[in-house]
Amino acid sequence: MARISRGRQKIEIKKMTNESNLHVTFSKRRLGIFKKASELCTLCDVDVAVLIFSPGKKVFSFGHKSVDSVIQRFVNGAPPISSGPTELIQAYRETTIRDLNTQLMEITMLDGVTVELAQS
Amino acid sequence: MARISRGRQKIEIKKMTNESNLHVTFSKRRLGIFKKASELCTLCDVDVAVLIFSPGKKVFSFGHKSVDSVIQRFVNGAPPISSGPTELIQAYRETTIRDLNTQLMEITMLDGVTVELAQS
DNA sequence: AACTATTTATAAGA
DNA sequence: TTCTTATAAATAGTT
Repeated sequence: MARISRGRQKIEIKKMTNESNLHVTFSKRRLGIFKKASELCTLCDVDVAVLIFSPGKKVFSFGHKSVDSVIQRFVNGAPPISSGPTELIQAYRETTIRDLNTQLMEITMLDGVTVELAQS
Repeated sequence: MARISRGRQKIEIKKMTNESNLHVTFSKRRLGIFKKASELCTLCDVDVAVLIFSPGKKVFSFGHKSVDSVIQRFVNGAPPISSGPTELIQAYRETTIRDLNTQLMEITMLDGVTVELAQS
């Protein structure tokens, strides 16, 4: 019988114009990246944070241990020179992932932002 | 003639014990994730930040536009409740990716931290 | 959401 | 570490 599917086709890496396809691709690839990040965390015992802002400005994040702690270390590794580094880093440290989750959840309730947090 | 290679073999997703293999895998997969992130950015016109802390505590980051601006939006989307949110966010906003790059570069000089920043 | 053909990523090996 | 090869995994197009 005839081919059931042409299967995966090569695509050019440039902005997709078809909105419908774009959304499907976004969902699939977002999941793919989170999976890869998760695997890297486990295989190599490292911390990884992935932050993705979707076309609809929704936040999707994946974080090993916590997105917050990874961001903290990024900030700690590069303290701002001019804008009160100690205060900023200290204040930021006080924001735990639990707080972030709670706050993000609240925001979700308020204006339709969707959040995904994964621990691996 | 005999098989030249057994090719890719399936592996279990758990911490790798062979340090040498771990480093090779880390390098390959880090690049893979950055590529995927880059493609997602382009295909779907979204902002993505990937922060990876290697076993040696080196920071590798990929950021579309700038890691900083993405982190900013993450922070903005979830303002700390208790620790002076306005000040924190304002201070953080003032830290541009250029500053971060400069500072990270300085740190690199100081203690051997390696940084990779990619713009897509 | 599930399927399948194909492309892409990558574990081993050189 | 860089290249190759065989195979596993991801995913574009379809249903």
